[in-house]
Amino acid sequence: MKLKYEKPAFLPTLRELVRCNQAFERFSGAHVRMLGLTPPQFDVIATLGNTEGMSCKELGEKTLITKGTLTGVLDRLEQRRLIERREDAADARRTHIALTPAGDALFVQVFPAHLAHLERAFSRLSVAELKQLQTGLAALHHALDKSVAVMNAD
Amino acid sequence: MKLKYEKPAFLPTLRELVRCNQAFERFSGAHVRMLGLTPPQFDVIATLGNTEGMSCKELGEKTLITKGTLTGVLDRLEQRRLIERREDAADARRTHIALTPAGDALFVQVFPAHLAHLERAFSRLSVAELKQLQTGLAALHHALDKSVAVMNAD
DNA sequence: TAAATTTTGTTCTAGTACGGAGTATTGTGA
DNA sequence: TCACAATACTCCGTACTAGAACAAAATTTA
Repeated sequence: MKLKYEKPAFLPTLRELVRCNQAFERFSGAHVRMLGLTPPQFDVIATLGNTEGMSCKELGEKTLITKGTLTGVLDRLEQRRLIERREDAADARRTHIALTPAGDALFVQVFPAHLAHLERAFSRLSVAELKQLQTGLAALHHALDKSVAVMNAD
Repeated sequence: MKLKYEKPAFLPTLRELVRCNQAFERFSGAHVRMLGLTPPQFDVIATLGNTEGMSCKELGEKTLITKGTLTGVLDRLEQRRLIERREDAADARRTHIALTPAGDALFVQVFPAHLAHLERAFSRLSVAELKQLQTGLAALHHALDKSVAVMNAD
């Protein structure tokens, strides 16, 4: 006979979280690729849009792309002349990243189009559903962050 | 003057979804790596555990790993002698994937440990919260799937 | 049954992803 | 002011990812 443990109650929720994310990546990613960008590239363009530019560190924090990855993403965008790396006058450790005119033109074209695309899916939910989901996700993400903190303080 | 559009109402929800997933990957991934596996490798071991094995196709569907990726993940697990590839007697197109005794030993050790780890985070939410979140996520993921279907039927 | 099509798995390409080592620069405490 | 710690990046190695092209085998269809 095999030892049985209780099936934890959180598994269905976890499963939905993973599936939801997969579905979102598919839906959002497919559209972004049609626009000629990869998802991380789009994130960078979208974050730099309507700003004077920023450091790699700040850009990484906003897009949730880690430093090692960011270098490569920026390399490819720079090659396509959509962004520009400048040295920071005030702090020579920093690199200042900004959209080129071509990058800005792409941003203006692509960003509203992508929002409209996402709206097509999210408008299937009511405002109340969205709000409720947002609350639940926030609770979970705080629970996870707290647990990570506990784990690191071992 | 710049053209302003309404900030769509779904953006905060979307943001939470992304952050939640990030937090989960960090929390779950860190533990899995401590156990000596990458997250996809863990998924494969966990899926094969307590089974007679299965085809690549079935394994891919259960773990949500696409076939192209799966080949590489299986290569590395095979190198470590945790899984075994056998040709299927009935259908020569298929490869039958199963845990080796070493793989099974690892499964028995690692799977309950990881569930216990996850429980530490999820137990911060009430059963009611979990249930509500599950419902919201299911609604969103169906909305996304439906939109993907519409998109593909253009 | 022979040809057309579908299914299954591998290979290839381009692009992430992450942590750690290495480098340059800046800030700080004695 | 000088040693030393902190900061901002880049580069490297390993692994994962989707998607497209492929070969082999099985199934469908004419």
